Amino acid sequence: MWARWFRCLGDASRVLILNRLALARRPMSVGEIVDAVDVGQPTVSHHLKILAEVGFVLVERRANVRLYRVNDHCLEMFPSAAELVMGQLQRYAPVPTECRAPWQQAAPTGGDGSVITQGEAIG
Amino acid sequence: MWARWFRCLGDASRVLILNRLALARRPMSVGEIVDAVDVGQPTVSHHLKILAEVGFVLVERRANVRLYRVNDHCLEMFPSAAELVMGQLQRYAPVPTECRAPWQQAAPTGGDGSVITQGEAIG
DNA sequence: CATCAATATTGATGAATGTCGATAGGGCTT
DNA sequence: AAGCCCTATCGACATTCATCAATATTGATG
Repeated sequence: MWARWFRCLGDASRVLILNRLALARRPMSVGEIVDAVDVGQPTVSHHLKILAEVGFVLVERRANVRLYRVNDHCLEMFPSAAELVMGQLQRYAPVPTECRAPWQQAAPTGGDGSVITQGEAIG
Repeated sequence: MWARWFRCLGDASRVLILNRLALARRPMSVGEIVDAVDVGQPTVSHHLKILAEVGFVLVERRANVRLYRVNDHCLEMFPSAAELVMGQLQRYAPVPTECRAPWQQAAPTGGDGSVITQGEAIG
């Protein structure tokens, strides 16, 4: 789960897309993104799907066009994610609701709250 | 470069190793880590190598044993990394020296300091 | 209804990667 | 020196994944 979250940023094209999206500070259509990242349109769609599944971007369907934008609240998750992985933070610390993935909403499983189980680490 | 940094955390075994290492709060030998993560010793060595190359862990050779420990300063990099990717931070903001990867020491390449070029994103 | 534009999906392909067994290298101990 | 531990490296294998070309889908417009 954590690994999946990080692996989502482990691809150059996705980092690029995210950066372009953040710099634009406005929703962008797929076509605009395609023009900005030097890979084909199917590939961009593929990456956007992955980014959306993990929650890094949000989609809005408007007519023929699909507008993607960065989920700003995800920025706030990075310190928590880091400290959680590093075992220096209570688990399930409050984070913005929009940013909570399914596996973050589960109840604590016991322990001191910082041990990551094998199942939790796997994407 | 950024993608490589994140991809390093994009594997469940590596997240697990990092977590175990952080929880121990002391250097661990490879053997101890192997006992803690349910994959073979060669695989653990492989992952430790990757973690060390990116700078997440530090190594110390003591006699027969190799002691690995978390590079604590890397914790402080996460917020910067996130904001850089998201384009909301000046590039090359001061970070602890130990945590600087080669690509962080380069001089700014121009622009407003938040545009990630294709070359920079690639691992 | 036919057509066009924008986006998603499918299928295929080549590259990267995680894993293991086997082996090699280095440093103790007897 | 011989043997034993600990760790790294090598070779192989299966899997995942990024990418593209081609096609399907969806919505607007004539």
